[in-house]
Amino acid sequence: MHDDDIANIMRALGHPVRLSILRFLASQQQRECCCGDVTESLPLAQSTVSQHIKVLLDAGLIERKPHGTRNRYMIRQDRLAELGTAFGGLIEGLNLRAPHKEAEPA
Amino acid sequence: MHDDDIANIMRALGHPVRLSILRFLASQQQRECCCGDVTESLPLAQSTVSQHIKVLLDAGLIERKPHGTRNRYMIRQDRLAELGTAFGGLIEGLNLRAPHKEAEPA
DNA sequence: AGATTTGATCGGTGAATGGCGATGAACATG
DNA sequence: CATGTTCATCGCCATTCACCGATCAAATCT
Repeated sequence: MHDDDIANIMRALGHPVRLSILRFLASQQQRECCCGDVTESLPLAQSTVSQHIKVLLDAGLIERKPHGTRNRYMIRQDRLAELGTAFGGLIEGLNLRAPHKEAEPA
Repeated sequence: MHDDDIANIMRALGHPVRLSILRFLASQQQRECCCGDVTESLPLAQSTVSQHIKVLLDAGLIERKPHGTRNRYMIRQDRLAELGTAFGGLIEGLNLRAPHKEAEPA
């Protein structure tokens, strides 16, 4: 993953409402979970929620599955794992690069 | 760490320039590393870089240490570790709450 | 003291973001 | 076909962001 991608995803995660949406989806994942459900769980207008959902979609963090007149959303676990790896790599890379001592015991 | 804090840090990380700055600091950590150095490593004006640095400062990701007429910056490893933990928890929490083994109710 | 260097901050500008209500497409159902 | 649902999208507006040049305070060096 490139820095731009990481930054993109981070920005998508950089809003409390979007975190709430993800958490809500996670808690409901087994069931149907449409935009209306998410909207009900938040003090925001439907259009606003839809907009946030779009951001998460564009970041590839969730997935849309049309289902009749409503859309079912679910978290993309694969991407989440990918992100976890990338983020771990980022943190790792930000660690002290040149150990001024012996490396920590493995 | 609450969602607001996480979102805050995510937003700070949600810009490629800020990632670059962090990486640069990481690569230079043992040496002196002032705003000018960072600016030289980027195609941006000094004021812009200073702004980005401020964002990272406010997010608690870096630390400023005045040193003569210049300021030395360094990554806050403690906060980085903290963030790693919080992020891991976030990903964990976003995982399927119910095991997808087989005990999956309809 | 005067000159120089560093870098944070100010003011301004254009783009992006976050919020809303309204509209309209797509689908189900009477 | 008509009606009702769902929800993505479209203005619209206020706020924030990203960038810049200019300025100014503080520390350092003649």
